[in-house]
Amino acid sequence: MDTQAPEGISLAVSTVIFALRPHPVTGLSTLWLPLVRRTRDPFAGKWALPGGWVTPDESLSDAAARNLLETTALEPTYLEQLYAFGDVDRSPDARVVSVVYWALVRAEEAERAAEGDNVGWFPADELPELAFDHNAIVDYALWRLRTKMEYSRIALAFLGETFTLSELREVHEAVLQKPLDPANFRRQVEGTLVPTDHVVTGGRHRPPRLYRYDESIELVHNGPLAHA
Amino acid sequence: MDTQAPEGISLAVSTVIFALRPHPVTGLSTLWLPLVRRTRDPFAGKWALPGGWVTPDESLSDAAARNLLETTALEPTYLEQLYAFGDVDRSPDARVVSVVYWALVRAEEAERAAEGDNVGWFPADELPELAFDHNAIVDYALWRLRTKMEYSRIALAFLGETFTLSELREVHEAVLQKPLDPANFRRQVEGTLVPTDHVVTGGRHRPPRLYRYDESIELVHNGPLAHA
DNA sequence: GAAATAGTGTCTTTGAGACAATATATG
DNA sequence: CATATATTGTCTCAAAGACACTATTTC
Repeated sequence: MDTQAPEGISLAVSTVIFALRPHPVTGLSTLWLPLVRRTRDPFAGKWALPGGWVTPDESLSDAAARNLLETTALEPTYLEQLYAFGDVDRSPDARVVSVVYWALVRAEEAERAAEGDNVGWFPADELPELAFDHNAIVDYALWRLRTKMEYSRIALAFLGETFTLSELREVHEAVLQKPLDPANFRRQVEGTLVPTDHVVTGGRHRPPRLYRYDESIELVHNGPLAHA
Repeated sequence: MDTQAPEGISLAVSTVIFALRPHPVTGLSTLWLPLVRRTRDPFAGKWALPGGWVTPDESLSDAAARNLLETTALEPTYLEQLYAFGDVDRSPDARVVSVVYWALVRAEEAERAAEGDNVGWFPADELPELAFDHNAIVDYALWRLRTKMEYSRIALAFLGETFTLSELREVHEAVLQKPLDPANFRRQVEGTLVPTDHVVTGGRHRPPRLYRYDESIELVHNGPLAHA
């Protein structure tokens, strides 16, 4: 390995941010993500993933978190590296390697997100044609989220401090796009949660118990990579 | 996202290469990996993962494959991106982001690998202190390999065109470091393999059948990322 | 035939999933 | 009490694992 690194490659970070919102047609809870409208070429006018350059004094995950805050004003509850995309021709007239992260934000957090001319929210499965290779990147992020939902406790990142089992189940149903049996779902997750002394009254039915997540069990198992 | 990317960050690729060889003490098949001795500072004299800079005209995976061939003369049967490491202080006096790949090579291929003053093979679980954050990187690669071995057919990348079920089982045992029941193992993999008409004679026991891997089933499920 | 591994059969346990039944709130 | 969801109970099925048993080669 030579001492001199060749010039000519720019390093960027982008983030695929997921939040749950009601679908405009069906009303069911579904995955949405915020996109940023590009103001310059290439792909001026097109929607793209929020992102930016990495500065020399910040780590990759710091750069992702900073960009995310600057462009969408969002602070995610979960942030994980997705993949480094580095095909030669993925950006016209430039060589850009993008380290892409994916993030989950709570519904409340997503509410107060900046939405203006330059930021828009879209259902994750009904995206327009995006700039660069960003459609493919979102597809991969969706696959990772759905895969991980089946074997980890990542769903909790969409919820607040306490929640009912119905709320947790609805998160799973929204992400996996299929109904889950309430009885069986309960048994699968019950051991990983801590029941509180509170229930939610007000519905015209038996009030559900509130649960808290067990901090002694980590959300995801990323092996020796404890951080992000 | 600004038009100008800040300078000052170098982009490198490194690869964690795994091969199976007999353990020098126990004689059992175990994981080994080739390391390169550094000839310059920082960490001159230390062992490090093979790697180098990414040039503007090659993709990340191309860069990984090229570097691997140049430094160790190896051509892997499997190559997958592991993670992008980008902490600010991971390289002294420089800012280097490394996109790390991991690779599997067959025993025969590993045989003819360059081994000299600058390349050495080590048992994966008994490494010396490496340059940079490479010990942590190897730990993560080992975790990924072992995790993936349990739910994919990645073990086949260690073997040739045809193989016996014992050979396949030995690969699993070597990587997972635990004995597996031959009868149960057979049932788990049988459906994903194609039996040939040949058996291996010569041992002082019933000759085992040779199998071929079923090309219609992909080695690993990486979702929308078909390539590497 | 003895030894050694290949390969088959079977039993137990575990977890997922389908679905019935009971519990407890509101209106 | 009707309704709606919460919660519990039970049955079936499939996969994993332990382990006994049979098969076929070489020496």
